[in-house]
Amino acid sequence: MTAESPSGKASTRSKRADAQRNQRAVLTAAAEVFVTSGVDAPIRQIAARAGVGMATVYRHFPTRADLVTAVYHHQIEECAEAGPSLLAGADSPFEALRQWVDLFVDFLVTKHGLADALQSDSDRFATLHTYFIDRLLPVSAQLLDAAADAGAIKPGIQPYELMRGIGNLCIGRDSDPSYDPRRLIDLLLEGLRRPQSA
Amino acid sequence: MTAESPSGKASTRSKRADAQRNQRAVLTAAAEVFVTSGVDAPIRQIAARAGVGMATVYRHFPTRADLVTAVYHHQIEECAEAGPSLLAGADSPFEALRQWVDLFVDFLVTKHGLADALQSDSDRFATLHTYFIDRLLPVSAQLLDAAADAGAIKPGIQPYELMRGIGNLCIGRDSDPSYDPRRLIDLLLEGLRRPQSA
DNA sequence: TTAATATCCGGAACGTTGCTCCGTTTTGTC
DNA sequence: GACAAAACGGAGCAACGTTCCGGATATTAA
Repeated sequence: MTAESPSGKASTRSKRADAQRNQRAVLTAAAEVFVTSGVDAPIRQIAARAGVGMATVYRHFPTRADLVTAVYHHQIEECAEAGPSLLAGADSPFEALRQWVDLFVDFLVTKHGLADALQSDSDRFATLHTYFIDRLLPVSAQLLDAAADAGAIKPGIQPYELMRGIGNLCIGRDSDPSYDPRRLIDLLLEGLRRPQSA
Repeated sequence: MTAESPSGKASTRSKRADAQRNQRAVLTAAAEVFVTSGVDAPIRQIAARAGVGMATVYRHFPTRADLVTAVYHHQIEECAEAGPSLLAGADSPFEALRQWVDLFVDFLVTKHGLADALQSDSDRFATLHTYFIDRLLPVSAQLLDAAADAGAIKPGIQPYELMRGIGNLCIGRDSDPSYDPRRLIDLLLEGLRRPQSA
């Protein structure tokens, strides 16, 4: 993303200055509101905090998923990029898989309602779901393949299933502090493991 | 004002006849609507189908969870009662656990949005969650204990975790036909299993 | 049967939220 | 400064949850 200065119409037709300013204000406000009210917070609230009208929010981010995606874009990328480097650095492919899953869970669990939104049956978050899949599924596939090649896990598990399962298990952690998704996810990974004997 | 039963009708003395009639109509309508629109269907829709006003629905079932609970009461009971009998009839405690989990998943998966509602972070369904826990958690605890006593599973897994995990994994199956929670739940159970060697 | 009253009913009404529409304002350019 | 395009803001509409209250109904007493 090249940040071109308003002076001089550079490569691409840049947006108007006020539009850019507002877009950033909305993004900042959304990030703040998401922390306190979750990704389901009313658009009105975000608009108010950003000091803009609701239409401005919708203009820059047509769907809620677009807004959420924009807010967390960076962290999703980080998670995606962590896959290959973990694979290169870990003691075993399975260990890399485990570590990556841990990263992914960390990400989901620290964003209020994000896991919930990801699997929401409403299609309000469809594009968010799609983005997650597009970006992270190949990473998980690579990790799974590596582990399978090393004979560490049973074959047959689909990357989508793994992502889905992890996402699902992270749902609702916000409202129930006694629930720790990690324990179950560990069990899931354990179930994935190929018995050393066989 | 006396709650004592005077003379006359024996069984149902408390409510007026029309109230009973309406309550049943609401229950029937809700059951029908849930099938097509899920447990999140608008109260208005249920009221309309029952041919009553909205206040009547709220009068008989103050919260949505009460309505859902009433509709599925029977099936929840069946699921609860299946636990001990499966334990008595199965080849092993672990097999009983597996079969019971299968029953539970069947139940969740065939009710649109029920799994979603169960773990919903909103407290609109809090009492439903409570009812499930009250009724089914002891059953799963019994099954887990039996399996643990037989040395078939690792110790340390909490019944609540199992219920929660299964419920979570069933979320969103409605909107994604390519997602089969059973495969992941099988993995979970597999991960629970104690290695035969150790 | 009729009258009295506790009970119950229905839908209007209010608050919240998602999303759109359109008159107005701002910005960039000449 | 003038002009057109771009962007803005909030009123407005629809859907939903939930409550309120005047009116209808069932039950009991006389």
